[in-house]
Amino acid sequence: MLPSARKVEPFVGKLGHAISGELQAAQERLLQLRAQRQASRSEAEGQLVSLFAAETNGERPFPITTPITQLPPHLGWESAAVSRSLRRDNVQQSEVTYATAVSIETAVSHSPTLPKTIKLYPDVAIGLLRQELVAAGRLWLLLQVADVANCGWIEESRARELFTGKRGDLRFCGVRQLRNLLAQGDELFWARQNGRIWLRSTAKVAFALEIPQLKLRPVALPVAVLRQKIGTVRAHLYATFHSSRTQHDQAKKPISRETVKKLTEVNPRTQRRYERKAKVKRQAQFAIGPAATTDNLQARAWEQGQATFQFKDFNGQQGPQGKSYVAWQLPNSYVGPHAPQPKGRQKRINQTLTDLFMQGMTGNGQRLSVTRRFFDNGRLAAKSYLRNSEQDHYWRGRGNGRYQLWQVMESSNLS
DNA sequence: TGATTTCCACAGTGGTACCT
DNA sequence: AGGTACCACTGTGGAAATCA
Repeated sequence: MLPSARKVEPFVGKLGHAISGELQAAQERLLQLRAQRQASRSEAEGQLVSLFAAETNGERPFPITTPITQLPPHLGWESAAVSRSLRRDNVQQSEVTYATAVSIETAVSHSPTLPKTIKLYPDVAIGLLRQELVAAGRLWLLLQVADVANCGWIEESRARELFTGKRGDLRFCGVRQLRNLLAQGDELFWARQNGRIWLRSTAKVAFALEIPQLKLRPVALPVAVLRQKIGTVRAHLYATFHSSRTQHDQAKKPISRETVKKLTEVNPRTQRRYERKAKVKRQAQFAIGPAATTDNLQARAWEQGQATFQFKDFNGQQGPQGKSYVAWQLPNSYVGPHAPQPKGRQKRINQTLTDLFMQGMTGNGQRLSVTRRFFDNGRLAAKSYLRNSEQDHYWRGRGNGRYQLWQVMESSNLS
């Protein structure tokens, strides 16, 4: 167990005082609802995004298309098509199961089904990994899923049915383990009061996880993933980092394993394991330098150690066919398996976070400066190069499916 | 100042069984 | 419900060999 995991404890104590009780919680929730309502229109549009085809290696595949999530139940269900498709997906689920959960502000006729995905902020996901709170954190996420009515609490009995019951739609553990988890995450992820589990807000949880700000945009995590083995859950939590960074297939910026490690505290060795499990796509990148003369090769080799090799241009991508160039491998770029989500309440959560950290006086938001090395075109690269010629600058060149070639503007260290 | 794989060894934990 | 013990499995890092 890492020492950092233990640090969570004192925070829990502070939490109670830092926030003025249920009032603020309630208010927050109202704001959330309002914000969601506003965001919902745009959300509904960008929802259907492909996940990589799930292979059948014994793991449950998750749905290729992700139906609408996170919508307040009183929106959108007028659409017959949507409702129908949702129902079809979930035949067994009767309204009986949810009869208890429905009733906030607007008269909701019924809440249709559990969402198929959940909005997750990668910063939070990484925080869970870092603090070794994945087991309890997963329950927190599933509780959010179960809270269809978005009222902020779940009946404990219902939770037990859903999560442990034979027919439970979100079954993922036994009764016993559920108790353990509930005890484990008490006060941090939720608070229990007369038979109800009151969910803590994202902001408060982020605070407890020592996350100063949510920087990455949220992604859609399939609920099905949350019901799989803890290792798979871990892998996906990690993968949200990459999913969040891949906006369009254009902007696949390379990032080195070392940088990923700095940002996530996941070691390269583990990164690969997670990526395999969560089906993060990787693409190798190569820099193409000058023609492969002995001098050039030596100069580069001197600078980079063993990393250089000769690239033979069979296809004539760079110039005459068959010509050789000095080449070296660059950091990979990645495409995560999760659909990006609108930022939604992110700004507001960050405001709350700032407040919380101010009150707690624990603002040790050490920022990692990562200087940029990769650019979409030569103009931008040159511009940056003028400011800092200490390091190589790369800009996007040709590429085929398997890898991407980059043009290089070599650092002035290289004589 | 790249990436990948495989093999090995170890510690810690998730989840359960069996108690009271 | 909760305490405790137990075990298989998971997560992890190092090293070495190799690739492009």
